[in-house]
Amino acid sequence: MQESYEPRSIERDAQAFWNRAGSFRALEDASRPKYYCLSMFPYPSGKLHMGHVRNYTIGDVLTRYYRMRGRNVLQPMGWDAFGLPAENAAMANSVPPAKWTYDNIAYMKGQLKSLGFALDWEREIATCHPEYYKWNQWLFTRLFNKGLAYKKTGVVNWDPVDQTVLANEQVIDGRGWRTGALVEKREIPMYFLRITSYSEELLAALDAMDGWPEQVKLMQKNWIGRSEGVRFGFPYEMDGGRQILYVFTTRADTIMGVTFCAVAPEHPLALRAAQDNSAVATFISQCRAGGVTEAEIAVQEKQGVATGLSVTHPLSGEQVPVWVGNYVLMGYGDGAVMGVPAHDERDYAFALKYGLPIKCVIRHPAGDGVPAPWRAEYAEHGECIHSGRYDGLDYARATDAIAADLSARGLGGKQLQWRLRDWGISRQRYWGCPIPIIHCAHCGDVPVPDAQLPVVLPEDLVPDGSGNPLAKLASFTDCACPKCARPAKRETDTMDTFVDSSWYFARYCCPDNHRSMLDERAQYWMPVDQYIGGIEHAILHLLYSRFFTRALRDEHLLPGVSEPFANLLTQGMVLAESYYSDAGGRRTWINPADVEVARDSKGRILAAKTRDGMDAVYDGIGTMSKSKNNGVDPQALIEKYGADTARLFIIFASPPTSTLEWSDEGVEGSYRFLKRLWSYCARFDKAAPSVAAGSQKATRFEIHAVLRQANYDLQKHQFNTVASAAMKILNALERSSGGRTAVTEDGLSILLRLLSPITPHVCHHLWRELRFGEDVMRAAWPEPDPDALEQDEIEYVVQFNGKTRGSLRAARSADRDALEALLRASTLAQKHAADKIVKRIVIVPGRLINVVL
RNA sequence: GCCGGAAUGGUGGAACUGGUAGACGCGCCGGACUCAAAAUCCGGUGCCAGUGAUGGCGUGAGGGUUCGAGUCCCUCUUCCGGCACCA
Repeated sequence: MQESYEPRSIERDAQAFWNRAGSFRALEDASRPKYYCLSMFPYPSGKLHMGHVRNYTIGDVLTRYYRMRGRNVLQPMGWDAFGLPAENAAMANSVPPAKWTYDNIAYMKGQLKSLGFALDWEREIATCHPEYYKWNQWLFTRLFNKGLAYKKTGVVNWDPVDQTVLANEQVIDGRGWRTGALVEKREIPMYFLRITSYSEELLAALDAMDGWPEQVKLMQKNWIGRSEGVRFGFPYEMDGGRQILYVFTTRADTIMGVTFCAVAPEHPLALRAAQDNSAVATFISQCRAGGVTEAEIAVQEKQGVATGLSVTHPLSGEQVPVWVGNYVLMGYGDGAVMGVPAHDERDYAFALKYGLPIKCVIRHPAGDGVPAPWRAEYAEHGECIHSGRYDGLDYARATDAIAADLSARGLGGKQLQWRLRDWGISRQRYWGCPIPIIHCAHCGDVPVPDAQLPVVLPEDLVPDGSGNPLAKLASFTDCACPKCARPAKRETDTMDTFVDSSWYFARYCCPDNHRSMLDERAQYWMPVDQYIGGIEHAILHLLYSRFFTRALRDEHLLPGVSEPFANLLTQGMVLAESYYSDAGGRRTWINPADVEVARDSKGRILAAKTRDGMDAVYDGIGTMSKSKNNGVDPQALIEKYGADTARLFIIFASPPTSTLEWSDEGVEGSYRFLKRLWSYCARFDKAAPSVAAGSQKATRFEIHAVLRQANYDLQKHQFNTVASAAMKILNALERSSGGRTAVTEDGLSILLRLLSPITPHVCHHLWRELRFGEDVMRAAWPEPDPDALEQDEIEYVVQFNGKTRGSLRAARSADRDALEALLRASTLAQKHAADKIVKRIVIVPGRLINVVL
């Protein structure tokens, strides 16, 4: 065989072999256990970045491993092809988003192929193809007819200069990214999907999802946010009628401590108060400034204004002033809260700021009063005090009694409350799936009939930043009402791209079916056995997909399937430093590769400059993203070292679930290993068979022990130590002076199979070259031989008072008495315990002896 | 702010259910080969003291449980992810 390792040619040859053999085509086969392995599909942003390489290598390792374990494997790939970056690129380069997207797909597909991933390309999909998004539209009309899709108003970021809606990402420090104008909140009509009708099920099912990380399930649980509490009303008179201000609380036991109520700025009562009170009107309009994200609202200073109105406490009958508070969210509960400053930190701060009374009604661990400053104990449960007939009751009994009394007055009672909100899917953007609705002046919102689907998105438009170009395109908007045939207008909003990605995993099963969304092949493959993707999708994408799978189930498209992903592996983010420059009044992000950095002795960044000497601002370390221009392109790595080295290096760098701060220092080590493997095999190929020498038993033990550990690590998905294991086996083989023996032959065959999922090209080649077989992919996965793992002697760690002082070899069969006798006779005992009293000897069988003095 | 994570040598990371901390790499130091360099190979490498055998210290910080803690418990710090229109 050839003397030197030449990745370029062997990778080309291996890929050609797989192509010819159709190695990665997946066919339904009821006789074999299936393994549907899916990595989250990429957004075609231009080039792959290291996060992609990591994600797809992890998936590829798993599929190649399970294929060798006898599973019928499906691993497809496609493109999350709609989205904002295409519109931004279109504006920057005057190219239609469609062209930009298709060009990117072509380039990135080439990159994926060059990495040798075992993908079934015949199932490729792109969400921007009408054949795909037709089914988004079709399903939407089903949900619309069922009432699971509906229209209401939602709040968006509004750029008053460009007269357009901005994504949260496009709002920087409260200003529009292009215009610099202060962003306002604005309410507009939009379509929502009723995910909340599945709240209970989405929450309850989490408990049985053993294949998901606890961490992700916990995040989803908190996100869905089921809380048991009391919803009740404060009656008031307004405009000559009796009205009720409803609030929800999980602390009904503190109801006698209410000293004010606060409503959201958008609350009807706030709007009514504003009519007569200019201070309220001014405050409400101030609240319109700023972004819409919960994070922004949560960190802003708590502010409020008195409405001058008051409501009646439902139990005490006292008058309670109503305030408008910028921290009250209209989207949660009734958009109003009761204010109990003594036992809620936020209310406490609010009351101190505005001089509202504070009334302590709970005996908490820190006493009967709530002197400033705020202490966490004030919010703890305790028995009621200063609460009239509820005095002395604990949390549960007070809540029951109060709920009962409210109920008797017809003013409320216990209620379940959810944090989860319905999913607003309307986007005022061009590059997305058109929402299939026709607005008719006579018939209202009419869903597009099946025969007219898909509503095709024209692909030749170029957005200019001033709103959706579809809205200006008469050939798109003008249509006939499907019901009454009179002239009507087509909806121009498009769908949130999360809709596209909420069911793509099912479409991979039958991408060629143009007659229905899903068919019986989805029954065969679904659910996905292993889903792999970034931890950043822990909530939204994964929750929406769980919701959609249930919606599909209930449309009889996926009978019996409720959960889309049986097992979930959340890979850690690949992080990189990011730098920007604000030169010229506009923020431009500079690729880290183009920045030169000065650091202090601890590695902290002192100054950064671009290659052409411009000052750059360090913006911390964070996820690789198109918008921050800090993606590291793997192409240079692949070209210099080959795909196998790139794959090995990213796998070896850290366990899949850890975040990884990108650095390609050390990539040489992976390349060196593959070269070393190659040259070992070349020597092995030439060596004459010989008989095993004496040391061979130890080599065999070592190799099989490493294999045992590697197989265990594979189950844990800890692939970095599997790569280590391969290195250890090669080290053992090289150390073994036995040449070509049964032991080294066995060891090498284990090594090539163990490594083949990670570096498939080189292993494919060596497997054939050394005549182990035709195709390593079809070889059986190696298992350790129990005989090889037998040991006659065990090394015991010896500790005195928990400090390790040495070790002791003992027969495998030695019992406690024998070990103690050995220990007493040892020099270790004489040295460390000579004239001391032994209080106790702790023996961990097979491992350790600890002498307590 | 709220929810979820993470922190181990100069560096990426390893350590089975609480049992020899630093596997396997990178870097660095020394050596071999070479006219020389690259590549390759061999040896060393947590920190401090000591010529040395050895001893002390050591897993973000501070407490605790235990014969024994990187691992379990409490408090804190810093960093990362998410927060519903980035994907």
